[in-house]
Amino acid sequence: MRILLIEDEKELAAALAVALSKHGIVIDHTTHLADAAELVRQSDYDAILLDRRLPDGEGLSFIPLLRRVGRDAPIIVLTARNEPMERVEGLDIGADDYLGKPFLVQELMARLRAVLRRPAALAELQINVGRMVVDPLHLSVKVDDVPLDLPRRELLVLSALAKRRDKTVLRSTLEAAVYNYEEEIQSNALDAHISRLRKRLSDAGAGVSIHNIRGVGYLLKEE
Amino acid sequence: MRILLIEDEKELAAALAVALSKHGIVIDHTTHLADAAELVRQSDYDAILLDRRLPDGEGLSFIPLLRRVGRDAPIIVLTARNEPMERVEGLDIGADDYLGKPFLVQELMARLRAVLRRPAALAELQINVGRMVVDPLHLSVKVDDVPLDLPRRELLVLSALAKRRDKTVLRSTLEAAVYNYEEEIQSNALDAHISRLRKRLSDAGAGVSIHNIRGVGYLLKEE
DNA sequence: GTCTCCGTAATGCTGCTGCAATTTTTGCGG
DNA sequence: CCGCAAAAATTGCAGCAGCATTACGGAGAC
Repeated sequence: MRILLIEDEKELAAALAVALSKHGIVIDHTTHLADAAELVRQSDYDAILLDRRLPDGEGLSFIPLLRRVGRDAPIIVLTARNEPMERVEGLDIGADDYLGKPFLVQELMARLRAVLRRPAALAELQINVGRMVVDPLHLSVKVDDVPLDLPRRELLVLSALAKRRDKTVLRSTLEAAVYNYEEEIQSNALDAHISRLRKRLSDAGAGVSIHNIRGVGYLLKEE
Repeated sequence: MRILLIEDEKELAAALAVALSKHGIVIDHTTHLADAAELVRQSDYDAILLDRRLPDGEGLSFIPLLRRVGRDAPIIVLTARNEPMERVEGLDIGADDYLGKPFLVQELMARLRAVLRRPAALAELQINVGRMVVDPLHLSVKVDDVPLDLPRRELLVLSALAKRRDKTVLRSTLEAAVYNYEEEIQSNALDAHISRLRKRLSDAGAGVSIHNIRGVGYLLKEE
């Protein structure tokens, strides 16, 4: 669990960091909106705790900014500005919850849990071929719902093929999917991977086959 | 938009009905939990407003009941019982928000909107794998219903794995789940955690195993 | 103090992976 | 239909990257 805390009161921040870390939460802390924007670009947080009064502006202004970048982590506003109408303002600008200072850490935790129970709907890209399901994002392959673990390079080849199922994938495309610039290859390493991959897939009864298009590349399809 | 209001104060209920209807919300109102259970069976509400003190019992008890039937409509508790620890209790039993009486209708509306913005599906509160139950939000693990206490970092690793059971979890994802920027790690700390975790799980007879996908990451599955 | 957690590093080992040699397949021209 | 050359498939092998395990010591909790 990874949380971004945007809060300029150092003591409160430190106390929260300690308290939340006991609950197994990893906190990144910053005091300025500008830094927060940068941090958010770099990693994907499970939740964001946001103060309103910050050295470089009103915390709430961060919310639309965040959403516009496509981040949907839940946001809890922590602030001394706790009049009912201020709460309405915060919630309507897009906060998921609003908690007035001072507060019990226990209540913050409970509100965090409440907000985290509802997962960000992330587009799950899964490719079904034959009896096989390939998930290139999670780098996982299942056959008949049982996980199949493949060596890294074979996994890369397979997922490159699966992304373009029933279409020819150029040999050069496959090489690019498996090797980066530094590691040039000399021999028929790719062919070898294909060969071993075929064997593993057929052993597992994946219900797919890898065809070769002579001089061009390969193609994955159901058998 | 259709909402179920479970509230025994007639005047408040009537006022709410009027207020919300101006926002185009349809309210079904009942004063008893028993009736509420019946109503929920019949229609699918977008949200539920729940009082705690009700003629036939504690309102909170309705929440697990509802979830068990597979309804995931967001629930906002409206109540005069507004001590911090009472709020914690309500949220942790599964409410999505908790609003003390008296309140402004505007704030209720704002909280409703906040809650309705969130994706509909509820995350699994608890993950069952093998003989083990993992609760990533509370960070607790049980084997055959007896609590198993694990060191914090091992717990974090385990819950990151459990959230994606049967899927590969990237090494980098695991690292991010356990460490923040300040605490970079140099060595094979993660490997060591995995190793110790394996031992503890097997000692406890958890009925799961952690597989390694060479060059990619790890994967938790039943054995 | 005593205990557990946790990062580090040393050790041993597994099996991935690149290579090359050999065999098989494919497409083409005679 | 056959023969040939180029492309692809297969497989053994050796090197080594990545992983598992464990011991040790520091740090912090109680």
